Amino acid sequence: MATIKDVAREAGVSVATVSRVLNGGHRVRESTRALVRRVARELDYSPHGAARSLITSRTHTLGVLLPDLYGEFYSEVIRGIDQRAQRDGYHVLLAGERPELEPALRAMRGRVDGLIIMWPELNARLSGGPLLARVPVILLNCPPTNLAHDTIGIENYEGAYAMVRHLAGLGHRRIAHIRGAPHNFDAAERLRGYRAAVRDLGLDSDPALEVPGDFSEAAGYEAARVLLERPVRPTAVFAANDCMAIGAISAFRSAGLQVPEDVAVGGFDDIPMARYMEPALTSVHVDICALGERATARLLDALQAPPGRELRRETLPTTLVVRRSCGALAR
Amino acid sequence: MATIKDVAREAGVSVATVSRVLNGGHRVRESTRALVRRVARELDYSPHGAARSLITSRTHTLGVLLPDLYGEFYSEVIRGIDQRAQRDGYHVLLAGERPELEPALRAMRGRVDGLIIMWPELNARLSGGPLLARVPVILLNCPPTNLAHDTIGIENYEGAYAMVRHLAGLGHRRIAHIRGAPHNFDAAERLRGYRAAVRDLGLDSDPALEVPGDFSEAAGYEAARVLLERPVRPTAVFAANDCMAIGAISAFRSAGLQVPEDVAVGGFDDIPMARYMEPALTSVHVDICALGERATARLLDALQAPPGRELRRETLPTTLVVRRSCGALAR
DNA sequence: TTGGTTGATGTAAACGATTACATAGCTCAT
DNA sequence: ATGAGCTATGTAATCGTTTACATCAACCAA
Repeated sequence: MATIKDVAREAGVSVATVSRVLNGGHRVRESTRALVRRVARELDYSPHGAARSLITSRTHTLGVLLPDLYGEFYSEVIRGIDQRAQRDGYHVLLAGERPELEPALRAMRGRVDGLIIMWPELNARLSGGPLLARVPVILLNCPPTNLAHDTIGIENYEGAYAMVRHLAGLGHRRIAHIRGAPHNFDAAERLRGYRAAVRDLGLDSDPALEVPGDFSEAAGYEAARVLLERPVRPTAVFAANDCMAIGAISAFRSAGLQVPEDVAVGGFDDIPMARYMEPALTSVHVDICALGERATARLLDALQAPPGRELRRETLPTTLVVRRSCGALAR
Repeated sequence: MATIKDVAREAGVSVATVSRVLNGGHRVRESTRALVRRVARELDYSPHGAARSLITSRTHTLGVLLPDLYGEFYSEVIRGIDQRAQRDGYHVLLAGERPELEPALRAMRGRVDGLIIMWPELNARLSGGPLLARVPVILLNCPPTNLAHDTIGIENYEGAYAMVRHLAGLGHRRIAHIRGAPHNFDAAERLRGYRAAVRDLGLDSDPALEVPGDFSEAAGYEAARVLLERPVRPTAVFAANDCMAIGAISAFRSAGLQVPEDVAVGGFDDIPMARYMEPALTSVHVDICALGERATARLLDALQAPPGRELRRETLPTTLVVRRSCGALAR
């Protein structure tokens, strides 16, 4: 592997000149510049990343820490991140499904210029200690608590509210909610939106209508079974995400109920599968790829900016996507 | 950020001793070792990755180059790779959707110890030039041509053959095939399997039964329309992947045909969505996550091994998953 | 001529680790 | 007592860059 020294020797100049040509390019004679360029190409030289980032203390790499790599949600986030990072010539160092936050961060230390972290359980208690203080960090879908970091998320509250309002508009007064994972920020916000809509619209308000879940398909199935055993059944169900909605639908179906005729169902996230199901799933659409892009843009921004800038909170809009599962559309 | 020097000064020893304690740990007095460990923890020291890899010429990072980051296939591959890499303490540097191979490789040079490349168009002509010669490389789902690299893929031929045999077993004699993208190795292999089965089983062999496609849903839709206009319609369709099968089903449906009653449909890949569709899609299952894991295991292996080892070709088995869309199962 | 200015290039000191080698103290057989 | 052999530790070179500073030639105004 050719180094800068090889290029310098071959071109008969000093390493400083080579470096100047290949970088800024200030103050070099045109003929020298051409010579160095040619030699560099001939030797197929490319600078050693580690050496460069040692001296410049810039890695040109963004760390991405996700709770999980499974499912379409994460793949879309990553796609958005990669797209945006590429545009600015940054690399993406990916880590998913780490048992703990701290060791994962520690392992990335010194290898990245900034971090995008999605860690739903993130709260003040396990904020990553002093590790996070040293590089710019963007938090994705994390509670905007007192953490000293930029935050970006989606309009969970508004989306949930819109879904419940839509179901109410179809005549439903008894709408159940299958909750997301406990201690999860998105789940809490969606629940808040559900409750607010129930209150504002004067719908049946009954603690028995809120059943716990954890975002998994199995949990959706189980929750639906619980709802079926209630003395008075809900006429509509709003699941905190699409996976649980899918589980719930299959539970209803095996209990002999028709969706949407006997019970209407709505989900959240609008994963690609939602439109291919039978019945197609009414959901709250989130542009996940854009979420990743936006987070990356913000991080790149923070890398330029002076360190003492103010915190920014941002939420991306959500839109209701009406399909057959809620009963609004004819077959 | 504390460096090794800070730790050395604080502990009253030399940097060499600190390094020895934190790495091999050979030849250090127990009391010294404890002291250094304590100081390092107090200062929240962690070694600087760039500095380390400069001297050791090891980055402990694996580069992953994918043609695209869209869809469940890639997210599963990545998951498998990350899982395996994590086990050995390796990082994953991800790049997707690069316009060209060479610049992408060049950008990664010196940042990774090895590469996992999935580049379906890869052939001798654009083999990445001398760039690939310098680090161990594992090729994923690439044609095992004369390239001097390890290869890992899936049993496309066998899977396609099994699908056609299954459809033939259900009584179909006129089975169409919607082809994958041109110049794509997987597509070519699946086509080969289809043709072999048609020949071996003595089914209707007609060039008009093979329609082009490109793995996209839209292409599947279009291909189905083409098939519908043929004077003699096929009774079954085998699409080269699930996306196209989905597109084809929706084309059949809007033409008033029932699947599987009027036409049977089979796909390839068994993406998660396949089982949730209506009708659920018969497909050829591929353990994509395992593919990623296996590729990573092989790469890590190659990093240890002496450089002059022989090339290895490997294909992971595929299994037929029978669901409703082929007509074998009752409603 | 002289000295200042300018532009092109070279010299060498970082950056933060690893590691071959040197050194110094200690034990122990002779 | 002496030196060989060991262990624990320190010294310093090294990895491949960037960059502040030094140098040096050329030019020009006084």
